Formats: sequence, C-alpha cells, structure tokens
Amino acid sequence: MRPTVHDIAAEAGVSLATVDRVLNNRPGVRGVTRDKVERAIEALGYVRDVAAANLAKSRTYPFVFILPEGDNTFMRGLAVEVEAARARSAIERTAITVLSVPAFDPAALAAALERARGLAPAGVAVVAIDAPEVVTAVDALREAGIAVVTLVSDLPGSTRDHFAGVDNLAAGRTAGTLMGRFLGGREGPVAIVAGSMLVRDHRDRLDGFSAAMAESAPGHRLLSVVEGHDDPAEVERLVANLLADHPGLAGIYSLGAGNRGLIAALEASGRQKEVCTVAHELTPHSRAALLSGTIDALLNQDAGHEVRSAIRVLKARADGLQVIAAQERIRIEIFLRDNLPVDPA
Amino acid sequence: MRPTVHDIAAEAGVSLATVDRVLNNRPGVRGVTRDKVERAIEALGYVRDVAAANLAKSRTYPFVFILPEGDNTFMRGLAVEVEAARARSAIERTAITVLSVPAFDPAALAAALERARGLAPAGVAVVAIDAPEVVTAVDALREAGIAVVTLVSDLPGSTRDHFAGVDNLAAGRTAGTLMGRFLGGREGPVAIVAGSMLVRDHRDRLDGFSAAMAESAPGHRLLSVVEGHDDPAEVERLVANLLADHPGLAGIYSLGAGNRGLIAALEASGRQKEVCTVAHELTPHSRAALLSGTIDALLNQDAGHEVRSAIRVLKARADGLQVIAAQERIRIEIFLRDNLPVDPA
DNA sequence: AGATTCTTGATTTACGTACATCAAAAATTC
DNA sequence: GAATTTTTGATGTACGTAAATCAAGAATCT
Repeated sequence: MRPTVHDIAAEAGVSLATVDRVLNNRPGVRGVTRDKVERAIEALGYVRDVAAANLAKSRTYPFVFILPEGDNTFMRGLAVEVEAARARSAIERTAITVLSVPAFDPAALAAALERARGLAPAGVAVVAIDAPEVVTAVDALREAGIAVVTLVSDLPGSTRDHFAGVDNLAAGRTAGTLMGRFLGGREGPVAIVAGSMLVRDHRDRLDGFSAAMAESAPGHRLLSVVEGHDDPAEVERLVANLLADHPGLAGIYSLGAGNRGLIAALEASGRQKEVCTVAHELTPHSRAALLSGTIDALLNQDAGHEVRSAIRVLKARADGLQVIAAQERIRIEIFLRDNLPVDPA
Repeated sequence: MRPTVHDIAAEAGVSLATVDRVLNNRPGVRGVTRDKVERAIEALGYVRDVAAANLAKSRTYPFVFILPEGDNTFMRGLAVEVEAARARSAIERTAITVLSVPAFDPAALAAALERARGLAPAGVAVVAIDAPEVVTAVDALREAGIAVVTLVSDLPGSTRDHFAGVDNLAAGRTAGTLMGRFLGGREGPVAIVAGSMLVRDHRDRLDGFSAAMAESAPGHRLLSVVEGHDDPAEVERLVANLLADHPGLAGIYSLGAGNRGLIAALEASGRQKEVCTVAHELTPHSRAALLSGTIDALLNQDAGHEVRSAIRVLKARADGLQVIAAQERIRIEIFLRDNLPVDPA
C-alpha cells in the first residue's frame, strides 16, 4: 500500500496538521520540523495522490484561448480541438473561453490579449504574431500573474512561459532535405509559397528550408517567396502564376496553409507529377493530394497534441509546478502516401 | 458547477442509493425507476468524477509484461519504459510484474504466458511471436478473463484484445518509398536485413518494403533477405559479407534491430555515403549514424507511447470500458538528420 | 519571570463516489 | 388479504487530501 499523509505523520513523529503545513508550504513550521517531515516523505517515498488532492480542492482552471479567424483548414482544425477540450472541461476541471481575432492583424491580437486579461483567467494560450504590441500585451498578462503559452507560432521576445508547437526551423530543414533528395539532381527552380512573413513559424520554416536545400541540392535556384496569407483563393492565383512564369519549375514548397488553392492550381496545370511538392498540415484536401501524387510529402503538426499540451502546461504553471520539457515537445510528423493514418485527421 | 450524484437523485426524485444502483449496474431497480434516473443523468449532463470514483474504490490493476531478453537497444529501451511505468505504479494504481523470456523462442514465450496466468493479473502485455503454441497460450489467458495486449509485434490469429504497435506493413512501405526516391534511378541491388521471419512485424515490414520499392523504383533488384536475429554482432558479420559480395550495392534496408552492427560494418567499409541506408528505431547509435550520414532515414516507433498505450487499453478492458481506437493508434515516426529530437531518446 | 510571539497538535468538515446495511414501502404471488 | 418477494430509502463509513479552528506547548524578548 502506498504511504499516505498519516504514515508521514507517524514516521516523522508529528501531527497531521504539521505534515499538511509542510506539504502545502503553509507558514508556521520550524526549520528542524520541516526537515524531519521532509526526511519522512523521502524515506517512505510518499507521492501526493493528485486525484484526492484535486477532489479536496475542487479546483477549476479558467483558461482563455485566442485563435485566428480565416478560411484555412488547419486553423479550423485547431479550433475544433479547442472545442473538444472544452467538451472535456467537466472532467478536466477547466473552463475554457475562446476568443477569435482576424488573422495576421497584430493590433487586433493585442486588443484580444487585453480583453483576455480582463477575464482574469489562470492562463492564456495564443497563436502569436511576432510584433512589438503583441509582446507588450503578453508581458502585461504575465505581470498580472497569468500564465501564457504560445500556440503553433511563437513569440521569442516575450516572457511567455512556454511554446506549444513544433520547431519550425527543423520543419523547414526537413522539408528542404526531402525536396533536395527527391529532386535528385533534377534541374529547374524551386518556388516557395508562404502565408505571411509576419508570423514567426513561417519565417523559421523558410530559413530552415533554404539552409537544407543549400546542403542537399547545392546550387539549386530558389525563387523568391510569395505570400498567400493562408487564403486558398489567393494561393491558387499565386501558384497558377508561378507555373505559368516558370515552365521548367522543378518543385514547390508550401510552408503555410491554403493548400486547397495549391492543389487546385497544380492539378489545373496538369504538371502535378513533374513538380515535386512538399507542403504542411494534413487535411482532407492535402491527404487526397498526397494519395493521388500531387503532393509528394507532407509535414504535419498534430493540433490535438498541441492543444492538450498547452492545457497541461497552463495547469502546471497555474499550480506553480515544473513541466517535463521533453514530454511537451511536439513532434514534426512526416507523411508519405504510405504512412497516412487511416482516419482523415 | 458540474452535477453530482446528489443532483441526479433530486432531479429524478429518488434516493442516493437508487442512483448508485443505476450508475453501477447493481440489481434491485425497476425498469421505470432506472429510466427515470437515466433521464435525469441525461438532462443534467452528469459525468462520473473518475478521480473521486477511483479514490473511493482504491482500485489497483495488477498487470504482467512479457518482454524478450537480448542485447539490442530497442528492446532494452522498451524495458526501460516498462520500468518507468512501474515507477508510476503508485500514482497510476497499477502493479506491474515483468517477465523476461529468451528472444525468438515460441516455446519459452508460451511457458511465460502460462506462468503469467498463474499470477492472476487483470491484464497481460506481450511482445508476441507468431506461432501456434503462443496463440493457444494467449487464448487461454483470455478465457480466464484476463485482458491481453500484444506489444510491438502482433498475433493476428489470436483473441488478443488489442495491438499496441505500429502498422508494420505501412512502415515497410514507407521505407520502400523513401529508398526508391532517394536512389532516384541509381543502379545497383538493394539488400534487406531482418531480425527473424518468425515475428510478425518483420514479415510485414518486408512485404511492405518490397511492394513500395516495386512501385517507386520499378525493376530494381532486391537481394534475398538475411536474418541477423536482432544481434549486433551477427548483423555486423552479415552486412560485411553483403558489402564484400556486392561492390555495386546501392542500398540497405535494415528492418530489425542490431543497428550497431550495421553501422559498424558500413563505416568499416568506407562506403557509408554511397550506400543509401534506411533503418528502424532511434537509439543513440542510430541517431549518431543519422547525423553523420551513414544512415539516410530512420523509422521509429516510440516505445514509451506503446507502453503507456498498452496500459491504458488494459485498464479500460479491465473496467469493461471501450477504448477510442484512433487515440491508441501508434504513429510511425520518420527521422531525417534535420528533425531529430534534441534529447537522445 | 512574565508577556509575547511562534510553532505544533487535535479535531472537524469537505470534496464526489463506492459500497454495505437495515428498515420501510411497494409490488407480486398464492 | 395475508405472505412473500422485490424495490426503494435512509444512513453511515471509507478513500486521501485540503483547509480551517482552537487550544496547548515551546521559544524568544524584555
């Protein structure tokens, strides 16, 4: 049987109340006594029964999630995952409020962060935009004692507690190596389509891709980046233009969202088999394109993992506990047509 | 505030005891009354507080894990993860016993399964060998009311409850596509090194690899499979022979364990850069080889995920609950040198 | 030494559920 | 309609921790 607080009290020769004071950092315990209790805890290998503790505290965690609006499937999927987390609120003792803001609009995001502060939550999760006013708003939250986790896109200049997302530099590098090796010495320029250079994750992916391409396919020409703002219609227009302007186009790296447009433009051109295409995020559209051969490789971040990780970290921070960094690292998933999960995720 | 059993009793106009009888399927409730209570549960959206329930039950789950002995890093890593789960026993209310058996020995495995039955656990997790006597032993466990989960390697002919491992056919296909595309039309035969055709996972990987190679690099010659029994020393000997016998060797697919030997032989030959190598399982050795370029791509199954998933499934089965299949699907991870996790896992 | 502050003990209630017991009420059988 | 069985109610204890209260003891200061 695992030891309880009673066992500690007996072992240390103190009362239950004193054990409680030590365990919960309450004042009124002499250093000597505290040591005695801590030695008993150590000796018995006591671990607090979290379930019982939560039951006794009947604690709930009010959190705010700030997500961008927009038509792209990835962000909508993220919203779905947050909704799923909301549905688990009762059982997880969370109370989640969702705020929607226009995409790629730093001022609107900063305003939403202010609004979140007014709700006095225990923590905030936000898809960040890398802009000074956003940094200021995040730091204000932190100073108000509210935990902040950036989601999907990071804000390195701020005092945010944690980033729940993938290493986008590594993701870009991975895409670059795959592209370089899949091209295998083939000639022709490679195009890059981004969402916006305003968000950190897209900038990082671009840097990583360029570096890895330079290593795995030295001398290969990269066209200058075009920005599609994660909007399928805009992406379709841009890619159609690229295909028209560069008859010898060898590859396309789509590092943002809006893959529906990318796929439509490629398939309209009839050149989907000769253009090596690497894209991000597994959606029903990109999944179908991978199976049909229009897309050659897909990098993915699991939105569900990210949301659940963000909540775990926010909870831990709210309780003043450490998180195990390694456990909260979000993996970059690579999908070829052969290893797609069965359910369209 | 979320509703409790008291709220249901009030809503349904019955006593607490009756609600308890309904919730826990105890006898002595009329159909009409049962309906009334169930309607109240529905109306209030009651969800049982699992933490409180477990606390009240002070339930523990005795489980047995059966793992193969042997010198290869993957299985040792699996054992470490099981040990880690054992360390969490107190907090997870499990009591885990580990049985070690000689690798690739169906008779010994069947005997261990018999022994496990004698321990009368709630569930058994086993790295299976695809043999009739093992099927018989697993089925005997199931008939004794003990849940069985196969781990890493499956046993499709048996009545096991669940398989906690990757889709090895898909893993083999993925390796085949990567190999085919990385070779990019280069000539020369491709060698395949397996552990043993006795275990299901190796057979599946081989089938998948052959099929995908035929598609992505049609007409490429595959040498016949050699078996290294997941033993580094034996694998080293075999690979050295392969390299000597085939000066034009273009690629090696190592679908089992014992990568230390593979790497040693490749590097001793000095041909590690010209031979495209795809292997399985991320270990400190394979990680270093991926970074140095000796290995070109690595497929991985996260042993920690598999062990934790196996425990979740066993618990659910012991409680007679459903598992969400999608949630327990173990992903095939693909690592290139660019997306390696920071910690040597 | 006496007053004051700090430290500790003893005890109680609460969290939400599980489970057992005994008595009372209702339904069923003869 | 009495006897029997089935169903329901009332109540209490337990799980392990949190948190509060009040009294008693020890240490510190003057």
